[in-house]
Amino acid sequence: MTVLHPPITVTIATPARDLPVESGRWAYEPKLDGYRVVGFAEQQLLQSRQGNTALTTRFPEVVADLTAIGDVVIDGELVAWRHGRLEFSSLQAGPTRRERDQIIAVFMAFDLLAVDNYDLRGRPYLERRKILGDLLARPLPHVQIVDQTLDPRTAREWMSLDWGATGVEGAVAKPVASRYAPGQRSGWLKIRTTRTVEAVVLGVTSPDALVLGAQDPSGKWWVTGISQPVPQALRAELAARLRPDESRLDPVQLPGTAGGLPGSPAIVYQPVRADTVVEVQADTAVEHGRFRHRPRVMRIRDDLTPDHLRSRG
DNA sequence: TAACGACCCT
DNA sequence: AAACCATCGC
DNA sequence: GCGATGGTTTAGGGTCGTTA
Repeated sequence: MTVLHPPITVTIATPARDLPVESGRWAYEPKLDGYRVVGFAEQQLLQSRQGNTALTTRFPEVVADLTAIGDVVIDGELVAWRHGRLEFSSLQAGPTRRERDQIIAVFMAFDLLAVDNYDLRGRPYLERRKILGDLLARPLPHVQIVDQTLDPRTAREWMSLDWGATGVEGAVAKPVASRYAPGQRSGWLKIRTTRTVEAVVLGVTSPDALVLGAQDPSGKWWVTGISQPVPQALRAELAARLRPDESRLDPVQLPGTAGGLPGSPAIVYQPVRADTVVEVQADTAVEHGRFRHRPRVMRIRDDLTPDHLRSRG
């Protein structure tokens, strides 16, 4: 029986802008787009970041492979393969739809927290990782090990848009000698791959975020996402530029609710004239033509109009 | 069978 | 998941 | 005065069991 039982508090990586490169101090892993999961082999449980074990019954094939490894507690990212890439939304499919749509769930392991009676969380990262590599030397269909490197040049490659298109969101840097600690205390850093994109402002939500949109070649509009709250320094400039849309003076409702929770308020925004282009910084998580994470508004592009964007594609 | 709320993930 | 805010420890 | 920490708010996407 292991010394660890759910729920345990997982390590959280702190967001950072650039890869740290002090020689010899850091190891790097690709940041995969999925669910954070801790797998308890002996107890046959999958624990989520919030501490729930409800995922266990949704991924029986992962639990079965995990059990085959032995009495281990493994931290990692649960991902879904479809059409040759990782697809976050496919993780929400149940076993039946996974079968029908040829979705393969894989638990990508990146840390070893316990083996048998030994709690390894106090051991240095590289030592835990070495034992994990030995245990997973033979890949299983539904449990595999995440790539790792000590070379920052390899980590930089993971931060390309090409990798982003396959479901790699960037890189995670981990101090080689650090112990596994709850929350942000382990010193892990996550560096997301980002790019700047232009978007048309279609509206404003009640706090301070922008509804972003684009046009297809035929001129039809769609909502590409909602931004982070607009930075203070930009608010006055934006307010002076945006004009109400006279044909739609009433608030418009978007599909869904805040937090996706039933009973939560609907997402409502005030439409504006679609004549303002902003530059936003977005990460690689794009699905169904929408930004899955809210982009950051960087500046107004006075030099561009929606027509420029449409003709440029 | 459809609608609804409870609960799950980021 | 990020931003924001209150609070705590130094 | 400042950083770490923890809770709340704002944004999405789903499955599943019960009930009407």
